Amino acid sequence: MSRQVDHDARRRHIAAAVWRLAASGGLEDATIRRVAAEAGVPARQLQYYFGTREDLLLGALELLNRDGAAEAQGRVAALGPEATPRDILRSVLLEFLPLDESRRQRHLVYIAYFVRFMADEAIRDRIRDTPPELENLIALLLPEGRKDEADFLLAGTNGLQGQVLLGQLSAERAVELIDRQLDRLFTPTQ
Amino acid sequence: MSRQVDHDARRRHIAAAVWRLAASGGLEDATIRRVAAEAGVPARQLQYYFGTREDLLLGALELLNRDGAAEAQGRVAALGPEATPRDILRSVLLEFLPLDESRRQRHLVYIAYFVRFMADEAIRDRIRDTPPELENLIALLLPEGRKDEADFLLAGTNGLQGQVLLGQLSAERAVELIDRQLDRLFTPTQ
DNA sequence: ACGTAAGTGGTTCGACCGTACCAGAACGAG
DNA sequence: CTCGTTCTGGTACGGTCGAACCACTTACGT
Repeated sequence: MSRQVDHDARRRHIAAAVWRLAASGGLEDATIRRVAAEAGVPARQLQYYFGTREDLLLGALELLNRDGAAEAQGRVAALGPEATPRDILRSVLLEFLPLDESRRQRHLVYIAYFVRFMADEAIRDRIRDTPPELENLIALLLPEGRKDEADFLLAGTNGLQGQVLLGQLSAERAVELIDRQLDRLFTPTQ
Repeated sequence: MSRQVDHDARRRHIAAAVWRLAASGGLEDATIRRVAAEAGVPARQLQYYFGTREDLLLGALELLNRDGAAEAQGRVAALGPEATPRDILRSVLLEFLPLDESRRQRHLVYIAYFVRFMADEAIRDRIRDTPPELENLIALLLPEGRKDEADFLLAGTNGLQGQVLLGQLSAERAVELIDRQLDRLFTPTQ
């Protein structure tokens, strides 16, 4: 019934253009015409594959989430079966730092969406989706499951993300700070 | 030479309209016409007092920074002369949490500017200005001046800010988490 | 073979954008 | 008083926006 075009690939190609524009100039730069030019396709195609501009922005965010989750799971899985809880936890936390261009761009795009859709319930839920389960996972990985430390550890990582993006902090220093916290938390209490 | 109009008050009145719009819908909602309507003044007045839209956004950010610094200093000063280092540190950290509508709006506006002006050197420096000295202040207030803990404490507070804004975390819980960290850091090490 | 649905490209429309422009009103200086 | 500066309000212009529209091609089901 369908032509031989790969719809998912097409949508992803367009979404990637949205990401680039949103990361460099905010959501307001992601107009239909500009996205089309960035992707190198006629503007009409965005209408066909996404509908309105609102749908386009939502769809691009959806794909970004999916990509991010897959990338993160891949990196954690790459640790191998004999990884310690500390190794896994470290890997999970580092996922929030802009350690490569992919993660850097993803975090910038999230920030671009942040304010715009704070009022929009649908999007707020979509952004909020992950963390609650994430905090529990972190607490599980910590010795003695200290919930307070787990929550603050996640918050600290998120804060480091912002500082690295702003150039206030080097990525190396952020990783070092996380490692120092892990040192402390995985050291048997007195 | 000048009329009896208070230019600063006028600029502040307009800037406040920019903040409200930027906080609720992002920078793209802060168009000249919309800001004028929100402030209840003719659009022409924004041109007169700020110039171009770019100047308007920059000016509004400038005023926001000034207000924020004054508010923060006031709250710290209100602690009185017999405040302990821990009291002062707690007050400084809490300044970053959206504990009232004023701080909540200010943080939202910062986020709205974040991506848009990441590429713009002038603005990036203006946002980046405060923290370096702030980290040193925090380290000074900590017993034994532990730089790593000071940096992570600030990062954690920034992270909590984002989570509270997103509704992932209650303000009370955020304050509690900070207090737990302060408990730990102000407890003599074994 | 042919019809039908999927997909494409280009254009058009009304709305809003930022900013320049133009009188004229209000007030202090001479 | 009156001249000139400061300040105000309204409007006009060129441009871009999102979205609707229409003519067209393509390839599959039958």
